[in-house]
Amino acid sequence: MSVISIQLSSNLYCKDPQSTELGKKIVLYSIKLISELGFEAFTFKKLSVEIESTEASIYRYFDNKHRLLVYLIAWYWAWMEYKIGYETHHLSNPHEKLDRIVRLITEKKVPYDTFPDIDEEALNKIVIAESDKTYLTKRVDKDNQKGLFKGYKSLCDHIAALILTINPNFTFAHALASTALEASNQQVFFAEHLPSLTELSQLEDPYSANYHFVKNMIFKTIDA
Amino acid sequence: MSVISIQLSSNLYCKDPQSTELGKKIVLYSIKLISELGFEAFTFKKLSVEIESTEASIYRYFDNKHRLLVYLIAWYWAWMEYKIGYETHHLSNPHEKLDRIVRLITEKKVPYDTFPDIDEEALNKIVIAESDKTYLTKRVDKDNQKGLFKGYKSLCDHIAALILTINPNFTFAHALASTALEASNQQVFFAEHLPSLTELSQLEDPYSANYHFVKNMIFKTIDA
DNA sequence: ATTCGTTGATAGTAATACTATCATTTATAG
DNA sequence: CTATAAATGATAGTATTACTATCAACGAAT
Repeated sequence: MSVISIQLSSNLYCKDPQSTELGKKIVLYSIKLISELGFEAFTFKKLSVEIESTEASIYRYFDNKHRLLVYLIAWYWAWMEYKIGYETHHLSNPHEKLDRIVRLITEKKVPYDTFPDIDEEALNKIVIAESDKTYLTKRVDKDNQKGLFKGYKSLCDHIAALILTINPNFTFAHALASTALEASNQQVFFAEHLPSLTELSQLEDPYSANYHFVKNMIFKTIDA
Repeated sequence: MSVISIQLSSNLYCKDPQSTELGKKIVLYSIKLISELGFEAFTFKKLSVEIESTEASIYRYFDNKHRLLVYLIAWYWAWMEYKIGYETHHLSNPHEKLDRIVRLITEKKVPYDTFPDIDEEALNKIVIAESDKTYLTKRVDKDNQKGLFKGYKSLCDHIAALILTINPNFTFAHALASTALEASNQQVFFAEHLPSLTELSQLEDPYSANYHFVKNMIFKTIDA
């Protein structure tokens, strides 16, 4: 039983999957299936077989599989914001804060006891391989208006604000923040599948290398 | 009639679309349709109606729509390599070369007379919104083995080599190159659809702002 | 005049992405 | 403990997608 839970905007679902057993099962097994099959090959039919339910029941929670993906990604970023708050609130130095955030974002995600319903490692795999697909669609403007990307944008804001504390004259705080967030995930994907696009795979610990790469890029760029 | 043409690996198609009229029409109108409808809503059926041909005929050129997308993106990067070679070969200073490359990659693409069959502006829109989907699939390793991403990797290599000429001690030349390439396109997408993730949309000329952002990020990061 | 390569026409299939309806089970409140 | 509502299951059906297969027609080269 988890003491805390990640509360998400009701626009992210039809019926709150955290409110019922079936809902939790949908989330749990969709993470498993999407990380195994990839988003394209994932279907509500396959999920319904896996959880021994029906397509119709799943549609009561999510309009379609794209919405389910958006929900999972939103959950991930809300979780990251929570972790970041928890692990940086005691730090007063913005430089240190930013450093810690970069570490949290780039570090390898291991199963976490706080949320027994969520396999954080599999979810991180989904974020790495599928999260760009949440906004790379023709619906992006509508989805954005509904606030479906609020979590990601707020994290980006958070980082941009820190950047501006460190160097108030830096013009591209948000651009750099979003670039760093995207790169953190992209580089892990490249290291595994397109290794000639990155040095990460050649280095002892790719996750630590990623941390150093992103940290170095941010701090050098803002001239801190 | 174009004097030059972009030659692409035969693994990118079943039958070379540049070898016939129908093939050229497929490429021409797929660029139009994908940029209008987005890749998900694009189908060979719709394309066959548009070009007054049949699905079966299109399948003779490309195994499926994913392969067609990979072909278009490969064409784009081959075209960029060509432009970069053309516009930098006379420069001897690596610093200047890299600067020019960043400008070429970030500048607004306008219809170009060299390739009457290609709407470079629409193709650039596709690159911005869809190119990540070429590799964010479960087939990525197979596709990579077939050399389908060679063009992108070679451009990344090219940039990384320049970075290392400028600073031979920089550890993450390829990582920075791929990050810069990805960011160049991503920031344009954000500026249009998720403007709170970037400053580009607030500035006079977003393309020029993008150029300054990426250039600044690269040169500061490598400590030049 | 024949043959080859290209395209068109047509048909068909399994899977996908839903929507709708109604029965059944489960929870909850009076 | 029963009535009622909410949640789920069972079933069916549809339009579209992503193909595959076959054969005819047409034009260009030999």
